[in-house]
Amino acid sequence: MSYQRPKGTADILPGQSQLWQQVEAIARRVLDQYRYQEIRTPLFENVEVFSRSAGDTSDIVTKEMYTFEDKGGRMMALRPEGTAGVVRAYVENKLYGPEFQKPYKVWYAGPMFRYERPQSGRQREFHQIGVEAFGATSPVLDAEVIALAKDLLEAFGATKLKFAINTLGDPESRAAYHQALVDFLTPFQAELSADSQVRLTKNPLRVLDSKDKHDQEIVANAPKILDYLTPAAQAHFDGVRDLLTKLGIEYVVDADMVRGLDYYNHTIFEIMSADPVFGGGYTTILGGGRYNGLVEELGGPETPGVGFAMGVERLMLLMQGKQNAAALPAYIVAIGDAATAQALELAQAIRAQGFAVDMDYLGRKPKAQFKSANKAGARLVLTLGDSELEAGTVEVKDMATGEQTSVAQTVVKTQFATLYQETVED
RNA sequence: GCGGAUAUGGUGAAGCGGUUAACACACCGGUUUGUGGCACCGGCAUACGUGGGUUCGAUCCCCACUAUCCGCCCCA
Repeated sequence: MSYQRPKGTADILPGQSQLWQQVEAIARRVLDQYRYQEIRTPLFENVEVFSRSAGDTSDIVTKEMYTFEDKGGRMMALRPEGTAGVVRAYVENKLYGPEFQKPYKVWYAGPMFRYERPQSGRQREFHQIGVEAFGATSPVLDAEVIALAKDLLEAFGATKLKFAINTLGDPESRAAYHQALVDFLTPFQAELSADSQVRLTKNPLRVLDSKDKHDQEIVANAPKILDYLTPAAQAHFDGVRDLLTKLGIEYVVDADMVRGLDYYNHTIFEIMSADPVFGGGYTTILGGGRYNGLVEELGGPETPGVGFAMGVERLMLLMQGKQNAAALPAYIVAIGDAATAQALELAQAIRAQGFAVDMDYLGRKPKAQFKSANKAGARLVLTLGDSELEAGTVEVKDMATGEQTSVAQTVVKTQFATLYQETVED
């Protein structure tokens, strides 16, 4: 019997995993500059954590969550996104307490699960790197979060980026707009696509995001949220826009942009890339926004928040081909059983001095071993045969120059660093 | 959930009713004694996704299933 991985999952093999490590290293470096600290939360939570936060009518909750009942009869769900769990942890651990500096800034990275049809840059188990900042309402934080997103993506080498922002306003703005939108769309109800008809009653804002052509024509004349903002909401949005301009971040305001999670309000944003790897159009690689009511929704005190998440798989597509194999300091060629045994001893001694070294374990001929050394990118090849065993030496060959010298084994065992340095420098 | 395409060895890829199922790459070995390249020679046998048909005969035709890839929806 043979098995295959579940649909929409991937094995990250050596080579690929190198790239992942690079991504994580870069992310850590940039996040540290912004004083974000890592938080790790469970891969599964009580299903309510997600349904309460993302919204009962959101597609993610209604048709994409991996839910299951545990042996204790509790309904659980694999996390479809990162924010809900972080907010839950924030509340549960009372991170809103006075002893914690505000804003409380954290980041996370890890797998998320959504039951969807896999395609390019989309999987059922996928990875996100995200940030959340709690406890500050200032538009300065919105702008900083967007600047952080930009820094991150540029550090990853992402090209052809496009920043789109919008505002959903505060609850008051939203309620007024909600009503205006329903009033506008209701006469067109019969003309709307089936999906949009459902959205009209459950979540009218989502109609704006419809990809149906006729829907788009109707929506084009719909009232805009920007016309229904309260003075406070308007001021916040203007503040964010001013700051982005000051920071030299080019963006467009997309008044029809809506997010898939219901918890957002005020600023929302998306960053897309038109890199050729995405085959033509713009693909969203990062999305986020402000969620001022979410902490309360999950049982905490009134606390504002902002954050974003980026899709690591999509990022990976961008980074393909930018990897270079690390050179191997040394490879030991051993001729004969006795020499092979001695080679392991040498290898261990070299490793103990902090260097990577490889050797042959198949008893192959010297020629084949050299071939492997060459393929592995070995800088030095140490050859060990009967005569060297007897003399207590080893032949050291610089693979770059082809020069070979005889060196005492004790030198290799105790001063490999010096040996390596000298040979490589010549 | 809907639509399209594809499934041949480690990889890429021919064949399209009867073949020893090409070829290339990779890998392994050899070309006389312990040295990376090239060349030449040789070896690479759980390879036609699974299950049903049609046929004297199916890798090749039909059906179903499964999987993969791409698109839609949605999203990161």
